[in-house]
Amino acid sequence: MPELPEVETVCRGLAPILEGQKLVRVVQRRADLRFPLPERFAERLEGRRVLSVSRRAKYILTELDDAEVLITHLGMSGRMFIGEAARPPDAHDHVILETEAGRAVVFNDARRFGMMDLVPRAGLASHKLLRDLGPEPLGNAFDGALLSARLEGRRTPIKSALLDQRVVAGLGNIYVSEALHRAGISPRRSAATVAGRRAELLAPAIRAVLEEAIAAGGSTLRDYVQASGELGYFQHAFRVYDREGQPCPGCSGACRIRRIVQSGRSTYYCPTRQR
DNA sequence: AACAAGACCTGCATGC
DNA sequence: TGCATGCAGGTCTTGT
Repeated sequence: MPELPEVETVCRGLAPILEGQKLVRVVQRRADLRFPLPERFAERLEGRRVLSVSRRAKYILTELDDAEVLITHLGMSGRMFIGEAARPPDAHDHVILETEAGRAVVFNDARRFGMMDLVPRAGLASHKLLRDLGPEPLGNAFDGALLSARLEGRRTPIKSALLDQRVVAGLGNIYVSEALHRAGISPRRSAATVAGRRAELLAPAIRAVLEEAIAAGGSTLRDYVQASGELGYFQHAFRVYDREGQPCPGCSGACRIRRIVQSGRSTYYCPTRQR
């Protein structure tokens, strides 16, 4: 489920709980998520102090005091909860980190498309999961020219291109539809034809959509924590996503949001506004 | 090399 | 009610 804004909000919720804290106990309740967890995973984490929690694309990077980094991806259904260490475990609670302050961070993932790895800090950027990632859409360097260069020569629809994490890192199925709607670009248009002038519209649209979503999380959730203890998810109003047949908020007329399938995934758009 | 399709896994809504 | 079907906000792997 989570895309960049949700992962960012999870990170902001995790940071005050974990940063500076020693992990006094780590419980691993499954041998594998999407991939097998590393050997002696829990033992290697126990006794480590967390230096920082940050994000790259949709990955959560938890830097530890022994020059290692815990890489976490939430997949489609991964969720983080904070609570008391004694929280009764749910069937899909897979990893529990307990801090010296008595807080527990619970990684829960019903579908187990999520992943965790524990790797040396040196060479992190060349890790298999991270090395091919494209630019951060909220980074300073991300603009129309950079996006244009990434789209150059691609024949696939712009919708599919934006889902490719090598083009831009962090977008997912919801925010791609939202950004294309905001930019007035048809999701069916070949990516190559967006390179150039249209990329100058699309890059700021991507940035705005993501920033607004993060801001919504910040204003909705106190300390980025829900009453349930879950981190980082929040109600957010989408303009087109999952709104098939409803009026387009960008048009005054009778046009309706349409749903199509591209590369096996739903796309929502306004055929009038998006060309 | 680029692209589409298949695979992974569980839960939920829908319809018969 | 039970059961089948299709769908879900991701991404790695496989095949064309």
